[in-house]
Amino acid sequence: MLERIPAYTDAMLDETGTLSDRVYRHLADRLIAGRFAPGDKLSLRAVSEALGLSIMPVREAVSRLAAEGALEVAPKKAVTVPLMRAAQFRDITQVRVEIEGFAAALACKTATPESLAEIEAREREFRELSEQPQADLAQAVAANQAFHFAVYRAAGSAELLAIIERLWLRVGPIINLDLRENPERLRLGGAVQAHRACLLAIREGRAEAAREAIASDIGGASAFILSRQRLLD
Amino acid sequence: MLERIPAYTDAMLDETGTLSDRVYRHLADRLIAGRFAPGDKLSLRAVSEALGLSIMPVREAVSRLAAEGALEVAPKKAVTVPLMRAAQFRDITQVRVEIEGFAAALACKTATPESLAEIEAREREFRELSEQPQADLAQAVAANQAFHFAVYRAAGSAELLAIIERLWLRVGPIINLDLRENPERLRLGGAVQAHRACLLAIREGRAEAAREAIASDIGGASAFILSRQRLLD
DNA sequence: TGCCGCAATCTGTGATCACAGTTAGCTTCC
DNA sequence: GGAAGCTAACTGTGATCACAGATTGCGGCA
Repeated sequence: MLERIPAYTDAMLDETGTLSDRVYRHLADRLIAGRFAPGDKLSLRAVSEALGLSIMPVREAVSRLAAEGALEVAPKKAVTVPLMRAAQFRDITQVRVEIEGFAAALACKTATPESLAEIEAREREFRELSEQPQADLAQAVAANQAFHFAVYRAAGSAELLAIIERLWLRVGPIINLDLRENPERLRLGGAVQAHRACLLAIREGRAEAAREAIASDIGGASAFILSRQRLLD
Repeated sequence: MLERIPAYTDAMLDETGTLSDRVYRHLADRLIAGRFAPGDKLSLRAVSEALGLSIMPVREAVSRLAAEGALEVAPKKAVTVPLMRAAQFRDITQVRVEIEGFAAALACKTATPESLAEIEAREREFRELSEQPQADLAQAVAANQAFHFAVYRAAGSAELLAIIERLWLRVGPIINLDLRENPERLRLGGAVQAHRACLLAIREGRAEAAREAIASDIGGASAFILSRQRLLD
């Protein structure tokens, strides 16, 4: 089961696609899973050495991630995981509420028995992980991601999915850093409740309720982060 | 005045940023402005020669555009401007309606006198161009883009703007190809009316009306393209 | 005359090298 | 002992070369 959760796979191991593609997926997965903290530096040469490659594929991968705002690269300076100002975080949150809420609403109309079963399985996994007193944080983050993307995939829009993936690439490091510093947020159960509400809404085809459930999930986490986390400003 | 319209500037000429950045903007501008048709091939070496550079900056720029779906690059095959299936075009249209509609609604609440004046100026330019019997198509497309982005900029969300730019990168070639083949669409005035309705809505702060105006603009053009254009399938 | 096949050319991918600007640590001087 | 300045290591950027697979067009054969 664990193998299916992105945080526990390494894109470098599957031998499909070019080296650049694999490095891109490798870094993207680690960013979404929060394995990098905002402000972290990484060097093309260091990464390429760690991966046993020349710097070319790393260069291309980093350049793509930079184009999507997932990394920042200033000429002749080290590549960094972006720091985010509070205003920027509020902006991206508002956009996520709109877009991910729309995807959830769409999923109500397009969900198939298969995708619904997938959503239910992910909901259960996340709930069970959250209820454990000593939850593995990395695992919980991955399970949360798995639930959300099960919903978004059910919407059946490749365009929407790609946009949402890019958004998660940017907020991944922040959400994860916050959860690491405030693990009690998991036990408060806000996310579990929102997921449950979302699941029920999709099961019953109530689009507006699904949108609100996702909005409250995202909004709740963001409000918490804005209150606790020292973002820039 | 014309210098302000992106289609008539060349990102290669401004000397800010790295060569890769400039090539990226150069190609992105040309894609949005529809200077490439779907299915067009381009070669790294040809582009780099035309620009008087080595292929490295072109490579990075193309790689970023490919990551955003604006170009397609299969290993050892020529880079191509993506062909789009009708289903894919419908998908991207639905997403544009939602996201660009949201941006317009947001603009109603965040517009300043300055941004409103900018929107009004762009609306007038596009209207006057459309009313000419022999409208320059490329100019009209650029003016349409200028109006839309004046609205989206007024929404004050950098995140939203970046997402919308990526969407236009993908639909640019298709919309432009269609207009070239069916120039009469411009004279039918659907776009002019929708723009006017959007402008009035923003001026009066009617968010829902602004959203509907943008939705009808996008939806109208897409319906026309789907009926006339031979997309794949 | 038409079709098959080979070869020259063109494709992106990856590695390596050179370079200039940045950073950080050490030395030296006060 | 502390701070300033210099140097050495490290940064991404760009160019060039080598390679293998795809494409294309020409020539020969039927």
